[in-house]
Amino acid sequence: MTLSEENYLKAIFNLEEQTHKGVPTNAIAEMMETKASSATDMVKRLSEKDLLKYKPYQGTRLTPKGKSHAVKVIRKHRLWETFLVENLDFTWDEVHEVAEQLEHIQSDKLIHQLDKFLGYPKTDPHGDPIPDEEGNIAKIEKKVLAELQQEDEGVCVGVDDSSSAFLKYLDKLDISLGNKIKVIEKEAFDNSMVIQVEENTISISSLASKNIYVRKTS
Amino acid sequence: MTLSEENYLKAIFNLEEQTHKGVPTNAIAEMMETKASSATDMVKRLSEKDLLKYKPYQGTRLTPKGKSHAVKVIRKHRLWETFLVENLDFTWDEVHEVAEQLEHIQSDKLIHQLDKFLGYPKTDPHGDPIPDEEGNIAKIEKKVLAELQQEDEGVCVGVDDSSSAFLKYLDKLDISLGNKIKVIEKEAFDNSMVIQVEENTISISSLASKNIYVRKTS
DNA sequence: CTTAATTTTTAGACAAAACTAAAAATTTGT
DNA sequence: ACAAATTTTTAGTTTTGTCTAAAAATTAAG
Repeated sequence: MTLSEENYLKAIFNLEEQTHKGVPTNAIAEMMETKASSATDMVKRLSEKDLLKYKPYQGTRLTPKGKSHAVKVIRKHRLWETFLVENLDFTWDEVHEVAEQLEHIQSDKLIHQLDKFLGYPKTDPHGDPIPDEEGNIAKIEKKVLAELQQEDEGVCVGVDDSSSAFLKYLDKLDISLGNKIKVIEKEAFDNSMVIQVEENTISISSLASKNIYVRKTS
Repeated sequence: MTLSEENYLKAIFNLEEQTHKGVPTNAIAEMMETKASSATDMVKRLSEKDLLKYKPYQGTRLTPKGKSHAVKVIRKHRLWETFLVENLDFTWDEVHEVAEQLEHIQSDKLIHQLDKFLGYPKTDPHGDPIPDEEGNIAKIEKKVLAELQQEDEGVCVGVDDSSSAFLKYLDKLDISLGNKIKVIEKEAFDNSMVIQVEENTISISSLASKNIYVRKTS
């Protein structure tokens, strides 16, 4: 399994997770930042290795074999991200590109021991679940921030509205993926909230809190 | 800098260290377990990138630029080996092939932080010095155990033959890095030795004692 | 339902890194 | 010194993964 093949597999896995439909060639090409012709070539190759099923013009779906391999790569990626943040003082926005490299290291013992070293973490620094050795991925019930009650805590795991305006607004409030969020106060009148994001205490509108996903941690 | 280029650079560096002469194409090919024609091709490419000087039939020598790059790879290799043994319970003989992969990860921050995490170790698990951030490699005055005289004492700092078979043999004798070793008796007849390793007194052959490095302490 | 727009595939090329087979240069033996 | 052995280089192919340009299939629009 080459590096490139693994990256395609991972991309296709993620796309299939989102739509639960056959993944169009164009979508793969876009995710891989390459051309559709290259994606076609790769899909053919992966198909010959029984890692996915593919019919021209009908999109592709991973076979169990392909899925299992993709999940292994994701497991490695998330364990490495955890190591980088927990032990090497990386911040959430720095880990990705290094983990993209580390996820391709081949050694079962390495990843088993790393998992042990980290204390068998359930989620990575972004709140995403870390698949176990058998490839099982825990479903994390992400909720919209608006649903949390006073005193509840969670980790920011994503946004619903991903418009530039909204993301810029979040940047300004210093809310980003992986941030710990605690509900200090909930205003019944207009559903606005006072929340604590890492160190800062801020107030956000109902509209905003409906567009932020969190994984509850307490 | 591709993975393959880095591996050639490292191989050439090691060969040049051994002989301090221009490295023949055949020697490179042998070390890389490839054919001479492939080595010629690569040497030409590295030469165009100013990483080495090369004149047909005269052997190659790394330029300062090439040497500096090779040393960085060696630094990464040895830091990772240290991490694997110290933190992930790898044994001497298991680290090499994983470190061969990890040494190619590109991230200055990663390696700086890893060094810090490990407490700025001076040597790797085989007793070889870890180059510092500027590329300086400490000279370690290590002797082969076979050179010690009766009553001499030393600390095990490495091995010459790092084959899995030899390392396993050492494990069985409970000889490992950092162990205190004292020469109890030297047999002139076959150059075998009776030595005391920490608590245990054992006998080892001439062949074995020639492959163990020690730092003399008395 | 036929034309237009879009998506996907094919065909042909290229670069990296390897190989085989053979030619050329160098070194060695007598 | 000159033939033989060795080392090194060329030349031509192969594989992986990419690209561009163009053809083919599918979908959408009037």
